[in-house]
Amino acid sequence: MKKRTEIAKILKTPPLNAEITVMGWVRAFRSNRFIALYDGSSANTLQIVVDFEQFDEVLLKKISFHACLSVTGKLVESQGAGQSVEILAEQIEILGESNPEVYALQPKVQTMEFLREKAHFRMRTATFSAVFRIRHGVAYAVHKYYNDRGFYYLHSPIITGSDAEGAGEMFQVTTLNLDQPPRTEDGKVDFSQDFFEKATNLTVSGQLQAEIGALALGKVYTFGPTFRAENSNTSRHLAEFWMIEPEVAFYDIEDNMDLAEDFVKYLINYVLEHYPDDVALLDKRIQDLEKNMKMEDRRPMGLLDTLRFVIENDFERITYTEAVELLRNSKEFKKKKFEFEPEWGKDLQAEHERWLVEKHFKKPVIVRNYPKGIKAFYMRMNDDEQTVAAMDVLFPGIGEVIGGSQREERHDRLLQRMHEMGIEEEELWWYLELRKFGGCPHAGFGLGFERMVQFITGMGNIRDVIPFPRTPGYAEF
RNA sequence: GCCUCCUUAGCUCAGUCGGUUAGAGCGGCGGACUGUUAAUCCGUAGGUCCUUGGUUCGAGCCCAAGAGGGGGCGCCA
Repeated sequence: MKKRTEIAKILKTPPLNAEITVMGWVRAFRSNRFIALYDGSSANTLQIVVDFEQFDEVLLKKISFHACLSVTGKLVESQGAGQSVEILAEQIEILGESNPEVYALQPKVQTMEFLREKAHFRMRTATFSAVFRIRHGVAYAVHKYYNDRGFYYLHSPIITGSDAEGAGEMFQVTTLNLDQPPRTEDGKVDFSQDFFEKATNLTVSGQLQAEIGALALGKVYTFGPTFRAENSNTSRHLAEFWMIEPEVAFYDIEDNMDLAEDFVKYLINYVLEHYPDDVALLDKRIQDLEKNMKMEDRRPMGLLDTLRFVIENDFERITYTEAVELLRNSKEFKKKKFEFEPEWGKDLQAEHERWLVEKHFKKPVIVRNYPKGIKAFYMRMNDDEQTVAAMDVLFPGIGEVIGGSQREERHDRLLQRMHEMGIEEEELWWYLELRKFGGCPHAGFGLGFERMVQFITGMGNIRDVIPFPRTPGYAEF
């Protein structure tokens, strides 16, 4: 294959007057003379200038939307206003035709819903290519952040033998014949004949295994796919999503909050620093979209301003009890604007979280010390015996981005909570033994990777920040 | 799982009170155009009005069921 130069490289340090080859897909062919070529390396296209008298008419006809080309020519300073450099085409080869009469995409604005059904083509569009470049950037930044701070990347299992991880409905994993599964004497499915000789599921969280790592390596994080068989139909939920779960020995809930805030700000900052063109493109996309919207439906700030604002300001930190008081003293509550009454002991509703984040504080909020009754068994009991050392990081637009806690390290207290919540000891014998032998205070949290990407890209639906979304009733591609 | 809205040309949508031949913009196609930037200009084709059943002299429009999609809620990340 001929050596090609990537567009990102050309734009960064233009090899002026050199003869180079570029390969990519056609975004536009204007005025019978100008091709906007895109190759994935950059949010920007490279302009190819064609003298149509030098090329065969049949070849020129094939330069259609999203056709794949190889172009060789001299790189020169552009005479036009929209770009700094351009290639004067000397050779054009059609690597892949794209018949516009039958091709699914069109050179025009198309809806996210439509493009979602064309997931095999949507990455070629300006918006989705920007989203997926940024998605990569965030993933890389996750590893860089933890590596630079002495954390170890721990691979938690995808197939799990315990169904007590407590984070939601699970997908079953089996090699048994579902038409005629073997039965035990009392008529139940006999999982002892299954591949693992027991019932297994896809993981809903790597946290419990991460705790094993933390109590040996000190600072670890997991970053892997997570599966929840919840019938959740929202723009913030996926059945298959990626989660980052740091777990740290000798951390309490305060340290945990500090880590969460610093981590999230780092990710945003990394993207702003390394993907400014993509962020600018997405920022402009939202502005264009909102031009036709009523003022009250528009975002209070543009994407870029929102991201900068989050980095530059401290997150608000309040307790659950304070949150409930604020909500009950709000004029919205007094005017009965809330559908649900904010009441101590009940979980905060989405409308309550939105009020705190978007109306009251107007910035990310960390709520901590929730009532024990609404949180998981492993969260550490506070001295008041009523609340646990849990924390949620709430973001504008998407709500909960992070959920975490200081873990209950006291064996007797953990056992007691497990009994209260009906969790079998045998199921988590190893988790209990961690508390018996060399246990210590520790804490961690889970960050929803797609929710983070959603926030950074400003995409409205989580299905548009993962290449191939899995949701109830949908597993295409 | 619950609530709600939507489904008309390739895409985005309009379609009045139930009435003759269902419209627009964009996209496509044909042509023009050698400095365009969502290019522009002229011309042109393109319809299972989501499906099934019903009401009616007559249904894109009314009713019922189903399918697909969006938004909201719950569950959470």
